[in-house]
Amino acid sequence: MDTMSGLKRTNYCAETEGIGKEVVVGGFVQKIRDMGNLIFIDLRDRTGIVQLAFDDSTDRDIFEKASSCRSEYVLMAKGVVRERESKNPAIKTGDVEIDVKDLRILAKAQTPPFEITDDTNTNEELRLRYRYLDLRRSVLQNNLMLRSKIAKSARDYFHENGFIELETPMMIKSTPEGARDYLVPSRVHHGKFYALPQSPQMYKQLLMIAGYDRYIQLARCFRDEDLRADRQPEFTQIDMEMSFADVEDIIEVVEGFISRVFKDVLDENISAPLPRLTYKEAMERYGSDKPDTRFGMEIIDISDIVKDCGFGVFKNAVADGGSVRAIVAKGAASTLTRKEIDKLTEYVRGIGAKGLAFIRWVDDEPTCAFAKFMENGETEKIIERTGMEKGDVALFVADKTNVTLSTLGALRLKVAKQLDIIPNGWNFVWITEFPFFEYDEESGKWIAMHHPFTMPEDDCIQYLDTDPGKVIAKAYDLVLNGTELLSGSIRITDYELQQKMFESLGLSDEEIEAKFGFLVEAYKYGAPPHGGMGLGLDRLAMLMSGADSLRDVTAFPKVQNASELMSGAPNLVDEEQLEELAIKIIPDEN
RNA sequence: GGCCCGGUAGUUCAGUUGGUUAGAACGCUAGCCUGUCACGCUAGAGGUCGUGAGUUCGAGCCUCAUCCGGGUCGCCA
Repeated sequence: MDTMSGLKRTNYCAETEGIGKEVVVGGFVQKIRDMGNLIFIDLRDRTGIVQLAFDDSTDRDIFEKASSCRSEYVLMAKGVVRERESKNPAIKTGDVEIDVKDLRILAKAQTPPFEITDDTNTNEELRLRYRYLDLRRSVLQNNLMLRSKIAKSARDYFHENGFIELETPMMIKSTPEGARDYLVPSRVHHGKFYALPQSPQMYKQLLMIAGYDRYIQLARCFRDEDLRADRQPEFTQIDMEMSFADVEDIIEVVEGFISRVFKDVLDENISAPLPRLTYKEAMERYGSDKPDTRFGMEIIDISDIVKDCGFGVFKNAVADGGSVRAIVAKGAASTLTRKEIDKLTEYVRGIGAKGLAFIRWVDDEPTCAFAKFMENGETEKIIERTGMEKGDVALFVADKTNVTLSTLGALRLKVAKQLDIIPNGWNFVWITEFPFFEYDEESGKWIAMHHPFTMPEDDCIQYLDTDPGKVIAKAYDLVLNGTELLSGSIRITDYELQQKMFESLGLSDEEIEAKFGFLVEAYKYGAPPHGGMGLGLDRLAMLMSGADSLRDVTAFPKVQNASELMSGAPNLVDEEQLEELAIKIIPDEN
């Protein structure tokens, strides 16, 4: 094995240039093409590839060494840049090669369990077990470098706008509200636990009380909940809070950041102000509080047409206070066959709807199973209302309105994906005017949709006791292409109002004191009006890089059961460690 | 916790109605090759068919259980 003694890297591989210049490059062996008396080695680093050339003018020892190289060996090479005899337009450095004068094998490498290539289709499990090898692939390297650019852009933007970057603790008090906490046992305090933060929420509010009026942090957050493609248990938020700010002030700052980061990272122009929808509109039109607005297929209410019709399913849904609504898939009649619609029916049953009715218009006349119950021309009215034409399929759900909307919302996405009609683009939309409370059918209680420190709109505080359903929160989400990117709110700064909010949520004085005592106390000492937001850095990186999963923009991600395949975390620990922490493991029943 | 999909050489896959010695491509090893860049040519090694049990004269294929991975619903104030 060689050392790099006497060599200092002068160029990244893909930045090799200057015919006749002496350069030193370092990297991994991507590929060797050995012609006998002529050897080419593609050397790779995070910028790309450069070709090392060895021929009869090459020193014999160096030639032999080149010949002994294998995939993924770590090399450093010194040589002279020269023009290639035959160019390769496919790569950036395709016009040049390095006539190698000195070659060092800095590390040999076992044959990797899968080839390190851009277009790998090796299954993800194996790639995650050897994550450090997977991370050598340019796709992932580019994603992580893009992520780094986002982080830099965020710091630049917020620092330039007077924000102070502060760190809040990773080991904090557990407040079992919302998501489950990850717990960290205390050695010093037997039986007691720290929690890892789900967000720096309470601390950043305290920083406002402390007078740090513009705060920013790239904060690690932890939630012990099940994973999704766009949900990791450990993630990073661009966390922000500002004092003397109302909703419009926060939105203005965020829109400034969005424009900035898209310009910095992708050279895309996103012009503010970004579109807005109220929560109610979003639900009515898209059946979701995170609508994908890249395509139409909006939900159409036909309740008034069918409320007296002869089709029991429709009529009864309306009579029971629910509604009947539709989406129209344009030109889908050939794709959405009877069989496909049956699959969709099964799908909607799986997400809580009772069934799916449809009108499928293939030939001259539309096919519709429920038309025979319609005695007063309702079918024609429905066709007119939905605007459907020959070649289209209309899908109907009749249920309680929230079920109707959420089902059609999910169906809208599923059908659009199936028909492949979602165009590329950056479709942002603010969702505003969230309801403060959500009625929980099971417990029969009103529960907060956001955290309990969220400020209600000024003119609906009066309804707190009398009509909680009417209370609107000063909360806002920013949605990009159907993914919730950011969530935030204005906070309650009035001690009395905060107590009232806690009471409305059914918290006893003891509970308030035990969970939030320190925060409530702090608000007695003068808090400027403030609000803020947390923006999912991972999700932004995923969307900006075009990745399908957070795993593709996270260096060392967790898999669906929240374990990490490479290291094997979480793992069992020594008896001694447990004893010291006074923890006893109860064996699994099974 | 529920539902759906997947697991066969190192990798990606094929494997007919349950029937001989489980195949291909790439990769790997060795040899040849002076302009390759998906180099080419020749030869070779490489398999607990995820695991366990069952049915059968006989299981990669059928049944059950289980493990692992993915997607999703619940969950994520």
